[in-house]
Amino acid sequence: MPKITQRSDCPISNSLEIWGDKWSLLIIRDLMFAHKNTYSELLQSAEKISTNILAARLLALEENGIIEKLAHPDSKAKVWYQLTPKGIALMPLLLEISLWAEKFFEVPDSIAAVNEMARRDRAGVIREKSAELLAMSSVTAATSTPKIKDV
Amino acid sequence: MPKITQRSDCPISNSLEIWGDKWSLLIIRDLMFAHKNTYSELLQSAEKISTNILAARLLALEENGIIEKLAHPDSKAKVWYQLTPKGIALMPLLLEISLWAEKFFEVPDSIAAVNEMARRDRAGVIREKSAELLAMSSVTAATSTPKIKDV
DNA sequence: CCGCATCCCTATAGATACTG
DNA sequence: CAGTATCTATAGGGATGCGG
Repeated sequence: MPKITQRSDCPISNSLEIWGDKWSLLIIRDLMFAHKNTYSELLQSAEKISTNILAARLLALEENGIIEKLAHPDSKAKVWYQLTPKGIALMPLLLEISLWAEKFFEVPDSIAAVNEMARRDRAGVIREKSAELLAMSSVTAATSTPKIKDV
Repeated sequence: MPKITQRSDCPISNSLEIWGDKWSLLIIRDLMFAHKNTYSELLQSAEKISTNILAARLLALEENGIIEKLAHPDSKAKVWYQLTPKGIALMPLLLEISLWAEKFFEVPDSIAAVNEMARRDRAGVIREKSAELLAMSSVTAATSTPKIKDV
């Protein structure tokens, strides 16, 4: 049940309602490529997101089915965030952003290497990395974390 | 000369600094696919952008080299906005958004048709449509519209 | 410690009315 | 037509609190 308010029936508009801000895709990036899965790890990205914003975005992404909250497999005190299939499906989009940016900005060598792989075998990169994320997902089981429903 | 303040050297972050909000990509969409090229046309999209936001976004997009302001070929009173090659290069991204959205939202038939074309011959669709936009660009000549530089 | 919630304050987004 | 001016609402930064 998406929490977005539809401005129109345009798919681009509806997508932007979910992740069209300066932070959501960075959180998704960290969950997707940086092997970050806890709140404190997500707090420590280079862009220095503040804690209230991170909390707000995680909630919104969860309500829109992009991520899910699970019990951390190792620590009872921690929470495990991971992408849902809907979130993993954003991978082509993130790769496309990275490819676009590389044409007009300087990018770190590590990222340029991934871009080069994507240019060579785009479908393959997406398939493998998606499978990897899906495999990780199956290790943990969903908690009964209460979700805020529409009032 | 990009007006963005770099939060990091991540290409995704830097991209979001330019068009990571709820409106910029919709303006780009209208310039790219809806054959809109004037301020008043851009004002009339289904999502009902307000005039100050449109003005602010157009300025930011211009400062970041995504669009350019030209003299309208037909009317002295009008302004002609169009995508630069840098802006046209965002087309794969917009298509990818549309394809993602179609998996999870209902989309209008007209858009589903374009998506189907993109799935069948992605590179071809991008090549043809980009060429069309570039061809349109060459008809007009740049005005001497003063651009705001860094103070 | 971990994962937030809350408060305070500032900056930016956004709606509406108006103008050269 | 193509924007400003004005005002209000929300986003966001930073510090701190607080239950588990």
